[in-house]
Amino acid sequence: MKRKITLKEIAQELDVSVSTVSKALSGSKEISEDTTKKIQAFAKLYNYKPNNIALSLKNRKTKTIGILIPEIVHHFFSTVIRGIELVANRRGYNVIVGLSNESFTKEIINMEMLANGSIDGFILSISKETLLKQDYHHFNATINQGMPIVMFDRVVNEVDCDKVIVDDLNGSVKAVNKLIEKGCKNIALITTMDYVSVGRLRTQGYIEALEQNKIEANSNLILKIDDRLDVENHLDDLELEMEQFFKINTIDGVFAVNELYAVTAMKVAKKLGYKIPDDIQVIGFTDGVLSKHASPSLTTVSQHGQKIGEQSANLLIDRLEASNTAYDKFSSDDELETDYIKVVIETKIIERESTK
Amino acid sequence: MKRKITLKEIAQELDVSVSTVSKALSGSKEISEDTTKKIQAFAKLYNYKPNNIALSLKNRKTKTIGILIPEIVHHFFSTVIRGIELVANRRGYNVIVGLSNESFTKEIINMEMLANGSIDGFILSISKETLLKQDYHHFNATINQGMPIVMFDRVVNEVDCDKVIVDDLNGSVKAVNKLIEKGCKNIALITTMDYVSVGRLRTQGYIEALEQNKIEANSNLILKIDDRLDVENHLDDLELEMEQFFKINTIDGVFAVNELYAVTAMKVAKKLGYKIPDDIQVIGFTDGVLSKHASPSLTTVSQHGQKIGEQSANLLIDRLEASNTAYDKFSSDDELETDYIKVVIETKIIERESTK
DNA sequence: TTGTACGCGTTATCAC
DNA sequence: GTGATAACGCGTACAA
Repeated sequence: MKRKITLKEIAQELDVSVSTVSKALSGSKEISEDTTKKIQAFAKLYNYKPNNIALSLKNRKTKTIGILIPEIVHHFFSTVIRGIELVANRRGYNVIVGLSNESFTKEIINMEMLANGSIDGFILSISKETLLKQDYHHFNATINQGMPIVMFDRVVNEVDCDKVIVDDLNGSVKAVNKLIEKGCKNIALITTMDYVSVGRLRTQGYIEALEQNKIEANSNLILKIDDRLDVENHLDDLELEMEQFFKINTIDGVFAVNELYAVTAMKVAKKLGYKIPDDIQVIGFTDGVLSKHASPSLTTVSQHGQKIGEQSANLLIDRLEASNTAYDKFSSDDELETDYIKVVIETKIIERESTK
Repeated sequence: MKRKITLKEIAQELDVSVSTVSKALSGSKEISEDTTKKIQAFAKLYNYKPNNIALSLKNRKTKTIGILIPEIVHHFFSTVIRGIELVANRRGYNVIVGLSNESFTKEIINMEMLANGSIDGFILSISKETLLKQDYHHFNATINQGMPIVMFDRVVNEVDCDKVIVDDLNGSVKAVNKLIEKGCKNIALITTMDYVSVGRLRTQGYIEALEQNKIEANSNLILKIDDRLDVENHLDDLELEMEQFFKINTIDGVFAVNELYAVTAMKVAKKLGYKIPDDIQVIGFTDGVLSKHASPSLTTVSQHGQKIGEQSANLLIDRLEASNTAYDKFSSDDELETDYIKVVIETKIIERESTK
């Protein structure tokens, strides 16, 4: 096994100095054509590649982006990663992934692990527990250390950084309007507890849409589901809760804040004898695999996860590369009055079989 | 903004030498209690954390694992990542993710990017294009450089390394036996082209199960789907192909090598007026989200992606840490006659509504 | 045209 | 008990 070869070894072998080798390989014309050729040939033969770690140490940048998300087995998040990876790779960056598993502590541990030199900046979405605690000191601490952060989807005003979000409010308004347009009179909302910001915004959108159409919101038609515990293990509870909900209310339209709730609602409704979309029409937020293959397939508000990822990565890398050059110009700290950008990704309604 | 503080800065500030600081922080009792306390207090105050990159350079190990998979927006793969991340984190490793997007070239580029010092070892699953080309030189080259690889799921005999696979063959046999047991006489197989090894093995399992039961395999009942192109865009084609298939054959059982094929088959069958599971029973390989929420929900052969990830990570880290110590004992290359391990993860049939 | 010296941040070794 | 030095691998300003 031939271990990776280093500049020094090439230098010894060819009886020149390390810097000569370095220069020759970078094509510097300080070096004579002869030696350059000789060195390049040798390097190619032994498949020389500069050591990334040494470069990182020298340049004080790793060309690596840290992603920190609550969960990876989740269509939306994996789509975002795909988007990040796509542009990161195109722009010469690697991607390192940490999972908070919705835990405050794991989020902090992961951030500290990565912030100690392993990465140049973060792209992250806040864990539920952190949102509940409303403790954001670790984000601010990281930013204060000079490490840029881009937040997506689950963002928070208390942290000053670039953000990429979907127009949750607007998307919900559009969805509910669509249901009204299609003739629904009694539209139910199935949502999460308010501490998840996107849940709150989508709920707000529901209410605004009703107001716009002079329909009085009926609190009985709003089902708030507590998903603080692992949803997977509570599927039956979920169905039971929805079954109750459908039984005691008159409903001809459902807007659910995520795919799972929407699909489960359809399942329960069908079980109770309703026809979809004839008796009840359903729209869900999030466009995942379930929606596409459910029967009937589900009309959704598409979130464009990949686009979110791409935007986030571009934002982060732009800032990383801007700060390089800016740093040379002013070495003062004055240029800290940075204006942070908030990008809003438009949602789109994808009509399928669950609406008329 | 207070940038990260270094040993040197602490040393200057406290008017001691760098090495004193280093020792004090690592609790060496070479240093007097007084200075130790003083230094530790100062370090804590300024939140000193050693720079990972510098440590990596010095120790010649990064404590980082590279994952290279064909696709991340895929329930199975993201489950595997979750498993890897879980044990990696527990054992003090980070995880860096590369996506080949099923492309041979991107696989190579990604490997080269990561192999230059960024990681200590790979966990990967081979891209379809690579399997087609049967060109595995980049894997062997990496291994020869002394970087260990663990392959999972899509593995290949031509590369000598640790492997973690599911018992595709056995799992398929079990699935088809289950269908036979439940009374199916004409069992169809919906599979991929043979170049994907798991497709081939699952096909083989189908045939073996039939043989075990003295049923003659009928090649008309085998539908091989060419998914070389992006499946997403060919959903309609897929359905059309299956519709044809169902029309010209008598079928009362279906075994599909993946979730999508299984769910699509159910959809087509229902459309053609068949009742599931009364007229046709269906089992799919892979336990993903679709199966659980399809209606009727799908009986599957569960792959335990997370367990695969955990096993892979343990295998890799074991080898990484073994080679450390071994390297001190024999610095000779003789210990290269390593025996590689092949772990087989047992599958389990999860019965749901698509079988009687 | 080529080589020397230095620094990135750390730790281990050896000298004082 | 403390400090100086070397080394990990690289690039570059400067000296020869």
